[in-house]
Amino acid sequence: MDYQFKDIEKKWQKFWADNQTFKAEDKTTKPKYYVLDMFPYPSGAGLHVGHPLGYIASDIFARYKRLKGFNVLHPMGYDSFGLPAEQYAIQTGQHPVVTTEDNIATYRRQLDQIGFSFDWSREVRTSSPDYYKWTQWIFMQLFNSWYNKDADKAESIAKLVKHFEQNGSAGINAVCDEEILSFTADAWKVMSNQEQQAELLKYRLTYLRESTVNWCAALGTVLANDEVKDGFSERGGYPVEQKKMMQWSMRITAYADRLLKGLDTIDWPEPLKEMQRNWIGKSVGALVRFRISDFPFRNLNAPYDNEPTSKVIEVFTTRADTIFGTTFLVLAPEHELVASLTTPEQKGDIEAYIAQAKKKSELERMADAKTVSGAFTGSFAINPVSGEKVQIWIADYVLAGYGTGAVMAVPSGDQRDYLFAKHYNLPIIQIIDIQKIETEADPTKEGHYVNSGFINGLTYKEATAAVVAKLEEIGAGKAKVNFRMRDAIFGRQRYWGEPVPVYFKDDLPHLIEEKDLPLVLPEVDKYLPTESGEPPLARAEGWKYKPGASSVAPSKSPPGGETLAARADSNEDTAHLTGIYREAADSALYEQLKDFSSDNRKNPTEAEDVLWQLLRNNQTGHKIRRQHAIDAYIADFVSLQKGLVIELDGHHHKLNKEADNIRTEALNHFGFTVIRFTNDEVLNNSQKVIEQIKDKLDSLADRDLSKLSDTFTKSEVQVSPTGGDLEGASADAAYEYELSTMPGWAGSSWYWYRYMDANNDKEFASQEAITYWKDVDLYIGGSEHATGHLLYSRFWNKFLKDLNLVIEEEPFKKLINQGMIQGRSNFVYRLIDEEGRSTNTLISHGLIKQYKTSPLHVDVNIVDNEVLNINKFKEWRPEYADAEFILENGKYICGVEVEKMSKSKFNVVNPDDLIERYGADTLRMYEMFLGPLEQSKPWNTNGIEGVFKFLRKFWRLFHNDAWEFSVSTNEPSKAELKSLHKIIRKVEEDVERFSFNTSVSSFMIAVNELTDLKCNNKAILQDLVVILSPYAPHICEELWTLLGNEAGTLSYTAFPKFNSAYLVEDDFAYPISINGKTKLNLNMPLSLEPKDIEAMVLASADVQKYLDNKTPKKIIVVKGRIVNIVL
RNA sequence: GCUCAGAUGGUGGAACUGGUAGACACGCAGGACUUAAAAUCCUGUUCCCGUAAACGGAGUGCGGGUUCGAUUCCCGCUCUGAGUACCA
Repeated sequence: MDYQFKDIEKKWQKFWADNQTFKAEDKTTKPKYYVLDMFPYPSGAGLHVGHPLGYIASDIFARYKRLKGFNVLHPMGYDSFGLPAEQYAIQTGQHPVVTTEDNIATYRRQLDQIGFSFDWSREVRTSSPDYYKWTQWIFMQLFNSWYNKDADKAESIAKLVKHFEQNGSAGINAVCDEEILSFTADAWKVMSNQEQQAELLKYRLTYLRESTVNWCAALGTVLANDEVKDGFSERGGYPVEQKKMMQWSMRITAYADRLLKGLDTIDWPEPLKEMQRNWIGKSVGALVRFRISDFPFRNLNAPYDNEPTSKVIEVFTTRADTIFGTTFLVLAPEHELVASLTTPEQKGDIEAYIAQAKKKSELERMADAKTVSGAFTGSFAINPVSGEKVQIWIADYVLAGYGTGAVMAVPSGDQRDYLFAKHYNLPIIQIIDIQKIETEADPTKEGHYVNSGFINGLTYKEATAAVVAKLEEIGAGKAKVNFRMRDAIFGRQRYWGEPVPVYFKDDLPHLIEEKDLPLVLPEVDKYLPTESGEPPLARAEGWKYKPGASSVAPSKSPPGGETLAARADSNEDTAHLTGIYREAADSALYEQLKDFSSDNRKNPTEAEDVLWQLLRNNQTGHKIRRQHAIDAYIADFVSLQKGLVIELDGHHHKLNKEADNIRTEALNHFGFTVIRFTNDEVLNNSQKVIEQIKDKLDSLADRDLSKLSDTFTKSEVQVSPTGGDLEGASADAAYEYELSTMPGWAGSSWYWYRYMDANNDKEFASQEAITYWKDVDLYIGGSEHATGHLLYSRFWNKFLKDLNLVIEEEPFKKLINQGMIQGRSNFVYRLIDEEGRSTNTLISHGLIKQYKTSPLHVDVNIVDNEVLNINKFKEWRPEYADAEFILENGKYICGVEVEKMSKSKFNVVNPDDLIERYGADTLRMYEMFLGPLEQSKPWNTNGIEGVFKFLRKFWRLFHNDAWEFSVSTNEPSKAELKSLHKIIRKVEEDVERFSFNTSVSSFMIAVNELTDLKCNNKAILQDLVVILSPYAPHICEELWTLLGNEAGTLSYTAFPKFNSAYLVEDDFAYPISINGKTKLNLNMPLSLEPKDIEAMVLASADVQKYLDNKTPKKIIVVKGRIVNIVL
């Protein structure tokens, strides 16, 4: 029978699925090999011909490794949370679960028909609760960890607390927020729990804090830096603005150095490593402190540490050696000291400049990079080493977000400073003897210093060390390493993502209990933000956290996040609590608190109800209100006159307890005394509780409201003025969850571990599985993930390693970027008439110079080798039905251009169509044949016939002229063995270096040779089947069974062993070249030594012809390679 | 601007450590089979000169260099693609 690819491919795909042929073993003595493809997002558009490229390569490699005796893990799954399904949900109302399910089904069907050897028993989906349970779990580990710089690893937060308890903050070298407190052990112990928690949040590896984020209003969410391109969202191209919001962040900066160093240990493409290096952006330099010179009563000899921070400007520089060349300082317009530095005379200038800078969008600022602009503040600073007085300017070329937001300008060495100095007539001082600064800055590090005080005459290295030493000596600075990389924002105001396993109590985040994982994504009525701008999860009804099934929540607290816009507390004493205490006096919050209060009143707990019956109607002699809002808190019961808050607590786990303490501290701050009772105390002995309350009330003096800050009084009056007097029914109260969801990269930052043990419901993966599989040996995917997925994955991996949960420091040992497959568009050219109107006449590409035409995209599927199929073209679009053509040589030739593959350009080639016409084996081989895997190239279907012909020719080796299966069992001939072993060696070499295109060529050569030899030898052909099977598995499985082998054994048979003996030649046709130009070939035995070869060459009459009677000056003989005669 | 990658026939590409440049495939041209087309098979196909062949010359983006010999190594430049950008 002729080669019937359709039947064969269907048959074997079914066989593999039914028999789970590619299931990786868990317990085996075989060495492991882990081949992974980058996690796909199942998009609705399905695969185009570019997508499977990497999958085919990895599949060939996986199949090859199985033949080489490895236990291969080759899994596939879906990164199935993401924006497209959610956008579709917003537009159509269809639940993202449904959309995702449909898309995955399409994806799976397309993958299956290409014949991949995935182990589908390990399929994972990030959007499945079984999976994201562990994503949430890892988040919890991050929350409970801090980074110890001395140990250079993450450690448990409990260890940090212990240290604080024993030694205070001394001796802690952590990666943390800038502003941390310094305290003794005793000071720590007397801190309120709230203060302690606030402090700890500055250390946690995932933390909540107000950050400047990329806010995309059109998408209604924040975006990660790598999701923003030139001020627009990467997906959709919507404008992105900078906005301050309360956000979850990941302290990836803790790992900056390890992420950088690790790059040297892994086998990744250099450009990709380079991208990560740039992204991390390490620069080694120094922090230098300049005193502001107009500070009254200033003692310039006083230690820097005694200066108030408002009177010192810190700059970061990578060239501390150039400090004597500093002729002015420049601050970013947003710098916090700008206002206080501006003198009255300069106020107008500065304000105008700031206003103008603010107006400029990110884009304009970038486009405008060449214009020099700035403004003088009127103030001066003192150079700490030279004592020189220099002007302080602001300019938008200094970025607020990098370093300290201020620079020491050295115009002789820095081109931007140079231009600025020229423009504003500021001095330029030469500081190195060989510096040439007539027309531009000279950043040289060669030569010796001049005009530079104590470093005069030194070299770069000496000077840098001397300056840093001096700075440290006088306290004016220190060596410092700066990173460009920022902590990664970890929240999205979106529905279709992992819920963050956090609830809020008294405005502080708390982890839910581990036993409550997974925190399942709730149902919502719409996938849009609420009217008040909260994320979609705020729409989920009754979605509240109830810690512990038996315990009862004492009160409801308002949610955190951006609705409680943090404002700095103006009160000096409490400045360190900024960010924890929130002012509650604004009207938006007032409405919310009022709602919550009345909610709580209507749904009291049993204990609350009992106590209320004893407190109401002045039974204690005092008026008690219940569920009354104070600041951002809602007190269970309160006497406003006495300033007493009575709180009821359930049985809580530790975290609740801590939060309660923080709440107490906050209420104390606002002038309230707090007493607490547990629900049990109230229920078991309410009389005793009442007596204690009475005693407390009697002991307290009336509150003096005049002493309280205006803000508070106002808010107290404003919030819930009649609170507490209403009666209500009962129901259980609970806490608000975090309402943002995790970003797209959360689920993909650890997924390769899940594949190791995909169905484990006890752990994210068992230690046993992790110990065996360790890491990914080969990872194939696109370079678009360079600064996103691949950086975050390395970060989480290192974190998991620090916790001893995994073994390897780096997750992906070897990585290959497959090139992009570009589209190849075809064009027809429409004639434009005299009046400039389009006509219905089309000009062939070769003739367009003679006419005025306009190009139109035409569907590449109706063009064959640039020749337009005119009939199909007429049918393609009704408006072309009666088109006329001006042809060349009777053909209409189309124009060609390489563009992105997209529907709008009519250049999309669908793998389904090609499989229908040629089969999966042909598609697999053709995609490899196209060129080197890493190289980007336009898709062109033209060559696919050649590959199909090759497979048919291969099939024919096993069949006689009547297409009947027929092989002989004779001894193979020498020539046949030579062909076979050539291909064995070639494929081994090629696969090991991922050069799949060249091995496809070699297969063609081998089959051509064996066809010429009329080879139908079973031994030869059976080995050939094994060698080819990674590339074209279906046809090989079929032939394998026809040769009499058991079905399904091909995938695990042994790769044929190469024997060099079959390739040994007796003779070699030496190329004889004269002066390096090959002139002829001369057949000589390989056993000949160079001397004999030389003699034979000179004796040859053919060679003599070329010598022209001259005596060769020299003869070079390379045995087995070449002879070169120099005349 | 900076960083990285790349440039070989009409096209995709091959040449692994400096050793016969253009393998393999597409396309094209010619031929066989056929009433014809498709399919299949055979031959040729880097360019230039030469009517064909033998033969001769040039040739791996451009200009130099090292070498007996360079697509490969070195220096300078041009162009293309990707990433990144007032990063101090």
